[in-house]
Amino acid sequence: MKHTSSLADSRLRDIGKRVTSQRRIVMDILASAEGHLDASEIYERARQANATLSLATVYRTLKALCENGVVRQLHLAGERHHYELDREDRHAHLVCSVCGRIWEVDSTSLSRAARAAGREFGFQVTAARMEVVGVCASCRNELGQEK
Amino acid sequence: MKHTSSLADSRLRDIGKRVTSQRRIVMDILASAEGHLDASEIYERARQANATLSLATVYRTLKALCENGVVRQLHLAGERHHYELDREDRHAHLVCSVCGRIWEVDSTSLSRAARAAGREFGFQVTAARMEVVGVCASCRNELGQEK
DNA sequence: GAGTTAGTTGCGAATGATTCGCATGTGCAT
DNA sequence: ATGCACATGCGAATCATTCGCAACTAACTC
Ligand SMILES: [Mn+2]
Ligand SMILES: [Mn+2]
Ligand SMILES: [Zn+2]
Ligand SMILES: [Zn+2]
Repeated sequence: MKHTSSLADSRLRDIGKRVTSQRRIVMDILASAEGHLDASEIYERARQANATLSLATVYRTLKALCENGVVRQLHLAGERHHYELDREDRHAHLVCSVCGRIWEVDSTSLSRAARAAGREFGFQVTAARMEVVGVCASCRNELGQEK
Repeated sequence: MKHTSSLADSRLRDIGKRVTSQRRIVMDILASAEGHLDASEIYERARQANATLSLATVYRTLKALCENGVVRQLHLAGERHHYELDREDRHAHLVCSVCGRIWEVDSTSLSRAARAAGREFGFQVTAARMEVVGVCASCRNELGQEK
């Protein structure tokens, strides 16, 4: 059973990278994730598939994929970065500042506005990120009770 | 000449922090900066005013100010964080991925959209950040010549 | 104005995420 | 099948940020 995750394979070939089992594993994890994993979460899951896959390889893979537009690095909050496949749909992230959970919202209009803003500065927009921070409904409830 | 930067002083009192010369220095730097300094840039400038002010104090001051909404921490790109006074005007940041320079664009409409998106999730929006990444006009010119 | 004390600072050590160096392993073009 | 540039694993190195603790000091009290 030569697990030929053709999705990952072709993406790797497209960007001129060799197809290795490690890269396949990392990409499959990103593809099947609900989204927004950080490096060590990816690492943990990856080890279930290959117990010797190293953290350095996770980072190297993520970097290569980011540099080639396959993956997006998110700077949501805190120290560690999160990663997601660069899907085509524009979306912003809602970050709950209490529990840290993350929601995605469509943002076609936001990115349209971003592009317009960029044009005004002679800026060639390649990416528009938006992070909305707040308190989610359930955390607001709990906070209310404590008080 | 007791340099009584009343602006910084009252802000500090408002948030229940003691007024120290170190905090005044850091806040004055942020106030007079064109914007978006990282911790070590603040540190360097601070040392011109007080040669023994420590980097730890810079970080501690920034953290206290962030926690009290006086300063905003930006996650623009790369490893280090940038800081700016939490001015009232909503603005997004245009980050040139080549030279790293940063422009600010007004974003009232963006933040209105953010708030709407949040409402849809029962989210109480406390902050909306947007980062637009691209290539600035001058970098685009230089890239063109190299090729 | 001196006394008291909790909040601050400086300094160096500790952390924790991310990156490197290098010896070993392996895709893949021929 | 062979060769070699590219990848990986492992541990050490970086680098931003945080801590621990002893020495200060702002601000409150008399
Ligand atoms: Mn960040
Ligand atoms: Mn700004
Ligand atoms: Zn929450
Ligand atoms: Zn530029």
